[in-house]
Amino acid sequence: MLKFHNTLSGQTEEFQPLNENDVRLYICGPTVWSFAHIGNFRTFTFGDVLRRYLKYKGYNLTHVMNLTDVDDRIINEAKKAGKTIDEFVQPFIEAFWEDADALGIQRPEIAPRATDHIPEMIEIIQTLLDNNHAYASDGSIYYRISAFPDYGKLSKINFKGNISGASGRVDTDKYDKENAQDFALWKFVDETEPTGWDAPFGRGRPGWHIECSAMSMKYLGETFDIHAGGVDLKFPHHENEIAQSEGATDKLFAKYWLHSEHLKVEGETMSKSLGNFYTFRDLLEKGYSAKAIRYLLLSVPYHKQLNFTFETLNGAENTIERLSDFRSRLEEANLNAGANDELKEKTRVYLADFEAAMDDNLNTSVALAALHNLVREVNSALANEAVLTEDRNLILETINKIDSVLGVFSETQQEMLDTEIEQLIEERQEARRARNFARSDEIRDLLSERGIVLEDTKEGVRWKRK
RNA sequence: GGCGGCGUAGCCAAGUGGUAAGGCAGAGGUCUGCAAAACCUUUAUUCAUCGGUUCGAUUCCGAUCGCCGCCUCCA
Repeated sequence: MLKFHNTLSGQTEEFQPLNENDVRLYICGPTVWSFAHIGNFRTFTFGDVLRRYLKYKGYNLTHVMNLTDVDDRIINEAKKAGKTIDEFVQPFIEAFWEDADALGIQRPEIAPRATDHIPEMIEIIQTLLDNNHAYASDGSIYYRISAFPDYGKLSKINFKGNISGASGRVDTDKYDKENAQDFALWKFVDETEPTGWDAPFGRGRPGWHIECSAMSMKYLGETFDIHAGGVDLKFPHHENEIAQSEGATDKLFAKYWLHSEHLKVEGETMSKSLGNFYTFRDLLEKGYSAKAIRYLLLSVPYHKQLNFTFETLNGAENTIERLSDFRSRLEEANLNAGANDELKEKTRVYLADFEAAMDDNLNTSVALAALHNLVREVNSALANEAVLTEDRNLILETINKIDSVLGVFSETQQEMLDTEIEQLIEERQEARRARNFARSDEIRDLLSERGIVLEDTKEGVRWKRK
């Protein structure tokens, strides 16, 4: 039974889709103004595992992830660069998908861009104006929080008595708003500014929150199953989405809200000023693999803070190598025909462990432990020649099932070696048979220089790339 | 000022009212001509500290110390 911790209720609840076997999922995507960092990718990797596990469970999934391609930062940066929004944003969109692909993050069914949905936003804003949930002030349109009594139901923020003590964080003087918490739906834009759209209520550009209301409801309907994103979006972004959407439709917006926690780097908040800020691309440049980064991001359940350290990342490199070595060794092994019932049964148990862990609010730590337990069990059996042909099929099938969710195995090495290298390996074997160890060691070193590691096993030589 | 989370072996960490998953590193072993690689075994009488509840607490309650986050743009 799949359970999620639902921020909306504050409880861990059994997951029950609104509509039988269909699941509609919305995840807040990136703001494409620069390269995404590893913290962003913790959230997107969580979203990917959520997506993959829902599919694993057999649900018919529609997953929408937006791209925010208009906000203050983008407008300013584009202006500075002398580019249109489109020109400025395009390379970062491409980079984002490239990074996501490398991390094994599956593409959502629909990935809409905010600037393609301005009419939908205008429509919602007009509805909110018509039903008194919004008002115009100084050309801009604001949401009237006092018209939405449920405001705060997601973040559970008590607005009485906390802001005033927040030491000047909110400047209560400069507003043209009825209430300090009212937020902009539409920001007035002068004719001289290039980035603006005409609306019945004046030329302007959308506020940050309205885009997600518009795109989620357009593709998923007024009420959908799951809305996910990073914790920092809980307030105000998600709270405001609820206010806008439910204010406009008078229907429940999303049934389940899932929030992923942030990561820390070496125990500290990741920030540019601390010098511990890394984009995904920074880590690739340092020589780390995307698989290891994915593994590390999955090693802690999404709802807990993860401490990202380079010691652990190095460890993750070793771990994923062990996993992939394991699979290719199992694929290649010469096995006796038959089945080992005990091993079969254990394999089933480990798969059940995996599913139970994932059912439990996507506990990827425990899910990975189940995988490792299976690997160790099979390795031992392999050493004792206790794995038989029929077991292999079941085990590989199980591994592939698990990996369809976790995505931590590397592709099986299919490449063929140069004939020159093959000949060298063969020559070394002959030298060893002739006990000419000087020559065989020479060849070993030569291959090592070329990045080939040899493994002398009982069954013969295996090789792999360093 | 208001609110939430965390503190478990060298590192990353899971977890539960009944005596500590998993990974990495370390140690030992198997294999090997020697290595390497690979594999196996092993590593916390103890879960920040101090009290309390309980037959029993790492797990519940209270206090203390430390860390992180939200209340503002932010994955």
